[in-house]
Amino acid sequence: MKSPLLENTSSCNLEKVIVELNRGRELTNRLREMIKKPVDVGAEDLVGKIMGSFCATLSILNSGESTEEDSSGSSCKSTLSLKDRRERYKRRRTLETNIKVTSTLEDDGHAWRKYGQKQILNAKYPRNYFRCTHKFEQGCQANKLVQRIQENPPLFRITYYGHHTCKSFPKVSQMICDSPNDYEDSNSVLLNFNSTNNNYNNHHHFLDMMVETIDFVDLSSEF
DNA sequence: GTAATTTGACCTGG
DNA sequence: CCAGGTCAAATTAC
Repeated sequence: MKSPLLENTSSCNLEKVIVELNRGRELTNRLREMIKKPVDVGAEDLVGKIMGSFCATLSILNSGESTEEDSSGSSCKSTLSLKDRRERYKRRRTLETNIKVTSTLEDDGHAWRKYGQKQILNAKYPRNYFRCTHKFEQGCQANKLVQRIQENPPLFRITYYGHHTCKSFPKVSQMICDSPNDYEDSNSVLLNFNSTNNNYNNHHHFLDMMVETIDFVDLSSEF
C-alpha cells in the first residue's frame, strides 16, 4: 500500500526522505512539548527547522517523481485509456486544506490558472476553481477555490489544497512550504483543518496531524 | 502568434 | 439521480 510518490522514489532518495521525516517528527514532538508550556522560548527557531525538513523532503520526492514521469511517455492525452481518464476526475479527498476568508483578492505570491467556475446550490455566487500554473511543467499539485460570500463589503472564502512543489517563489517571505501562517494578513482569517478558531487549540491540532501524517509512513520498514 | 479565461459538457461520489 | 469538481473547445487578452 505504498503511495505513487514513494513508488517513484529511488531507494537512495527514499533513505533521505525517511531521514528527513524522522527528523521532522522529532522536531514536531519537541515543538508540541514546548507549546504546552507557557513560555514558547525557541519555538520560532524550531518551526524554521521543521519547515526546512519538510521542504527538503518534498524536494526529494518531487525530483524522484519527475524523472519517472519523463520515461513513462504516457502523458499524451489522446492515448489515455478510459481508466486513466477516470482517474483524472477523482475528487480531492479530505486532504490538507487551508481556508482563508478575506475581503480582498490580493496576489498570494503564486501563479494561478483558472480552470473552472461552478454555480453552487444555495450559494449566491459561483465558485471559481484554480490550479497552479506550473501543474504540468513541474507537476505542482497546488489548487485553490475561491467563492464570494457577500457583495458589500466584498468577502471571499479561499480554500487552498495540495502543496506547491513548483520552483517559482516570487515572494521569499511565503516560500516555506505553504505553511498555514503564510496566508495570514491583517484583514483575513485563516482556519486550519476544519478545527475551531481557537489559536491555541489549532496549534495542537496542527502538530498532532503532522505527527500522525509522518507516522502514517512506515518509518521502520526498509531499514 | 501564444497564453489565459470562459463556459458547457463530462465524470464521480454520495 | 444530482451536486460539485474537472476537462477542453471556443473565445478573449496580450
